[in-house]
Amino acid sequence: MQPKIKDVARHAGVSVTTVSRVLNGEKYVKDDLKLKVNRAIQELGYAPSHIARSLVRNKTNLIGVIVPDITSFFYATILSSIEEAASENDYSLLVCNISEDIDKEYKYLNVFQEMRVEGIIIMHEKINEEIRNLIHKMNVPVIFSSVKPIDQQFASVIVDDYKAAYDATKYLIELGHRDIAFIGGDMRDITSGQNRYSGYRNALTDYGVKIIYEHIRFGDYKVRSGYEQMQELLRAKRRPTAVFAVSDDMALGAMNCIHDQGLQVPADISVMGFDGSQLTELVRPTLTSMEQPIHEMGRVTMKALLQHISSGEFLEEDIIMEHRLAERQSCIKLEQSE
Amino acid sequence: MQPKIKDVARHAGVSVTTVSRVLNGEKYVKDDLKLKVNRAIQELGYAPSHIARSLVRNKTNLIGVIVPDITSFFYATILSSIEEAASENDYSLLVCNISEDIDKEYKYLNVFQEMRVEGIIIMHEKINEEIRNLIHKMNVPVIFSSVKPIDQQFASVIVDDYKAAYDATKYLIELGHRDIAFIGGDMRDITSGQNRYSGYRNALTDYGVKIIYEHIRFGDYKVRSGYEQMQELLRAKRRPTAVFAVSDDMALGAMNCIHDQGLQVPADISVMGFDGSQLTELVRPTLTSMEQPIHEMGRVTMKALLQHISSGEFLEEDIIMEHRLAERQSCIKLEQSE
DNA sequence: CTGAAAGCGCTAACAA
DNA sequence: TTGTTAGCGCTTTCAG
Repeated sequence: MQPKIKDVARHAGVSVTTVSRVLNGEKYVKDDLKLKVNRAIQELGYAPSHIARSLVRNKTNLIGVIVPDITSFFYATILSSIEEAASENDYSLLVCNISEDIDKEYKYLNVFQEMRVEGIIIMHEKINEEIRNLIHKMNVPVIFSSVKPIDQQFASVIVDDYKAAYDATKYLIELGHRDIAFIGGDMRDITSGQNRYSGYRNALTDYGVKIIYEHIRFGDYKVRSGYEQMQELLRAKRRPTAVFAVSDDMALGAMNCIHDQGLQVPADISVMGFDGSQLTELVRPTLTSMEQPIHEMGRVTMKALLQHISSGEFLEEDIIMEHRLAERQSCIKLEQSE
Repeated sequence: MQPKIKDVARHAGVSVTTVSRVLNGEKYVKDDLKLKVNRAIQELGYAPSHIARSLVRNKTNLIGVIVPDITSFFYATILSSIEEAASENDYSLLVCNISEDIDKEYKYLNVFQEMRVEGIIIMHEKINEEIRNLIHKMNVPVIFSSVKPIDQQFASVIVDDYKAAYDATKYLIELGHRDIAFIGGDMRDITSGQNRYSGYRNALTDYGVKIIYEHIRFGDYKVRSGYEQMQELLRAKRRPTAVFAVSDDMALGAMNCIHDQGLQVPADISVMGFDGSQLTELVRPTLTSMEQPIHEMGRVTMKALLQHISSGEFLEEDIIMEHRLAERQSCIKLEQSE
């Protein structure tokens, strides 16, 4: 169907080797031949087969990416940043979106192996034993982006979750809040769940604020769970004056819940998010958030992975990105009227 | 590096042909050999090279997808639906995210050709002459999803934009609104811009509502432009009582603008969106929207494309999906107090 | 039922 | 400078 190198060669009246040479920009091809070949390529609309090239070069220029949920601002943004960096380096992305379906992850890792991707980026935190084994057997550079599964020896590109949560909590304390509720993330599969929780607790402790267990709840990083956990928090005997949710999505859920209960953000309750996704600017009031540099993180991840691929040197250490508190409208100084 | 079929054959003490046979689930292989081969595959962690297979089978199981902006709920949702359908049919996706960068589209189409993708899905409306030509030369099944570029002969999966906009406008009229502003989309590159505008105008005309040109503005489907156009609308001599924006993103921008000006949605101004993205449920007030079945559209697109691929029959006609008005909080009946 | 060998489209020695 | 040829890892006749 598609023209092949042989067709081009015949059309130009040269050997396939010559065509291959001009294709690969080698010197040692006389200009007139080069011209003829290029004309033939044009006329035939020839595009070299990546398949055949990969086979002989043993190089696919393919990166496999596993995203937990492409419809979330957070992951979508990182993905687009990864794609950008990949494209600049002449790599293409094989994207797998595993919404809830952990089997799909396994299946796709197999596809990745068959496709001989040169590297894999995982943004998913749910890694089970089976998957861990497969990854190891695959013997392909792997890097995690924005997540760090527990008990696993691959590098991650992440922020210092402990410190970020600590700083966020500290900020609320400095705003005068003492009843600071916490909506955390999963404590099992992912280190950030634990680290953010520790950061929250230690900040309270360090500043002499009493920890109220009734004010501590855990969700799954998604909007709905933020909403649900907030409902619970509003049932507490003592209503919190501020809520720190460890994802912008959960923070939005919390804001919506507060709104739906007839209360005001931030007048009645301040809300702090985590991530710094687009959401923060899209909602009203705008959401104060402990931001991760998500636009950068994708690029950094890709860069580290390509580095690993070309050098062959394992990336042992995590790459820690800077977090930054972005003040917006959803958190205010606590009125002393209380 | 990776084990090859030859290694498996040696390990199992059979010929490569036999290994190939069990790999492809052919009968005519004795059970004991089959067992040996499978064991060898296990022990070596062998995965057949998709590259080599593609070369000989002349089939890649790859689909190229071009998305204008992966960080938008609308496109992300369709993409995830496409991915789902692809995965179910053992196809993988090569994803290109062209944020603003039209050259990237051209570049990626070339990559797609080199990769010998079996089909291409385009969700981008900005198709220039160069790109149109390339697509034709590539001689690969192409289908547009959710957009229909003007002057192009490929099929699209879309809603009836004219009727959808007509129905949305009619709904506002029936709510008692007479000053219904319109924030349209691009009128040049894409048919929906024009069709939605016509639908709006004709609904007004049919119901005897005067068209106020000061109340008609055009954006680019994104949040920011909705905000900006709303600012202009609020400067109009006569303030509209309702706004119909032809994307949820622009509707959100409009809502935010209204909010930031100290006005209330829907008390002061009703806002109607278009698309039915997740956004509609995430904002407060929740957004009434003329919904496209975006979860379905991806699947339908993929299905039609695979149909085209396997049958070889060109898909000539557009596939029209049902639109549906989803009533939420952002539009209310106009008080007669006016 | 099983295996030997040709060939998919390309690159890379090796010759000329 | 150019061309011949041997694979890359697999499937698929064609024989046995």
